[in-house]
Amino acid sequence: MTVRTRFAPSPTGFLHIGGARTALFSWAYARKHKGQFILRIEDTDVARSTPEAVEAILDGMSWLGLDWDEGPFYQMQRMDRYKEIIQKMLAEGHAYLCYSSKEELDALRECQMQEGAKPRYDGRWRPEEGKALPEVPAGVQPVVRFKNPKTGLVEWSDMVKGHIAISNEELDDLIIARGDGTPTYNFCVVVDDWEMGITQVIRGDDHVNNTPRQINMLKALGATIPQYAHLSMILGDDGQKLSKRHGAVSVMQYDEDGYLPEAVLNYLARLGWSHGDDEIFIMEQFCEWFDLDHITPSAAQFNTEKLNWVNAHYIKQADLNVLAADIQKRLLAKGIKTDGGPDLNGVIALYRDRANTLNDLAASIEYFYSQPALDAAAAEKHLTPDIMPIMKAMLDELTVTEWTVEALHHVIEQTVVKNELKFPNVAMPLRVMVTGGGQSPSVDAVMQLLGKEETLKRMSVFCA
RNA sequence: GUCCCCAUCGUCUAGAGGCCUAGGACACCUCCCUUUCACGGAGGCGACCGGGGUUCGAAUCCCCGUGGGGACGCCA
Repeated sequence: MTVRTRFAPSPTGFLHIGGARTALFSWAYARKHKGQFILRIEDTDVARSTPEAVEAILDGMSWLGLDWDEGPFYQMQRMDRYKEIIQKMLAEGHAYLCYSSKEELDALRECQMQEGAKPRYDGRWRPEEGKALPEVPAGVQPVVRFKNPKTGLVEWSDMVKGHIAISNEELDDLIIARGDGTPTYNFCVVVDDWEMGITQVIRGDDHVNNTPRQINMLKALGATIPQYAHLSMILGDDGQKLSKRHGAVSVMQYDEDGYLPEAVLNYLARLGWSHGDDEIFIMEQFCEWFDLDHITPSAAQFNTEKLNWVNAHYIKQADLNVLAADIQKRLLAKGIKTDGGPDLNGVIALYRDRANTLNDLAASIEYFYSQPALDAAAAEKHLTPDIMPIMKAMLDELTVTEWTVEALHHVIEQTVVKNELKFPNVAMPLRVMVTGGGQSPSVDAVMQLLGKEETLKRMSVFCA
């Protein structure tokens, strides 16, 4: 049987890191098994779903490069089908109408909580042999409830967590259609996973408790039960649960912060999944290696420092032209034009090894395209009165020097020798004059890229 | 409260009874490289939650405890 997996987000917000990993694993599983990956938008919560959120999720998916074979399907567009099946379940006695009001149910829940019992529907409208149902109240739109088996065990072998068994006595009769007739999540999922032929349901850990109910409904419908794989959650950098209020950010934020999608993907892949000691792998390799057997059942804490390391790795590997286009865009956003300035590819080639993020990289080369700010501490330390005459002499020399790294290096070296100094005694003041600070790659390489005119101009300011 | 799940270095993890004096990666520390800062290279620090079993032998299997998380919606 061909593998068919799905990613089924609800459009109530952006695609965050947890959702992205779920999508990645579902996608990879389908790719690995040469199956299909389906995107389904679960938008049955009309009050909270927005078209902007759908957009945001689609943007996130495409930034990561997670492509789908079918969809996106929208559950709101499948209403007629759900209602049809609800009618069928009603007719077959798998579901029934319930006229209990929300207030009534709230009171019931509260009462049960106080008694220390698990809050659940007590089945007051559940038709039973020889049982008298309450009188139907006037003007109440009934909900439809699924008639869950009262006894027995629901069990499945979770592909991540292993064997799980839950007693039907723990389950109540859940609502499958609201008072206004719209179906609810647990029901739509069941119908869709069934009719879309999903073979492996790979989803978040928070759905474990829904699984036995869904299996029961699947059984009532005579559907085949898919395999389930429940992924544990991702905790924030501080070990706390991620929520809209705390730490959960859109994957697009990582783009903005200067992370490469391949780095985010690689990092996410290693969060909860492993392949021996391997840390770095491109997606093609990941799809080949990926399997559900090596997923950890326990929660994982997000670690930005490791993401930085992975990102730095991909910055070192990236195609120079692609990198340059990205950096150009980032600098332009800060009002800095690179056109007509020093060779951007050359500058990036010299600086890429020292950056964790694209934003770091962009910031580190700003001074090639705009006037650097002077680091006062560095200036005080290196631009000492006794070195200034020497620097001035070197400036004169540089005016007639061929502008190659080798020639520049030679001039610095000669200055060092002539004055009986050490290399840093000359290189550091020079570095401060040219870059404004005390840290940069080899100063001769920097000068070469910066260009003769601009270099001499910057030195002159100090050697006047 | 009830049910479900989880538990190896600070973090991500390897580990399917002997290969484990527990391996790798990030971070941290030291040294080397060096034109400063990085990069890179070489070392180092650092963990099987506790208690009982099972077994010749347990990080690995079982039980209990403890700790963490999740779920208990006319949300998904």
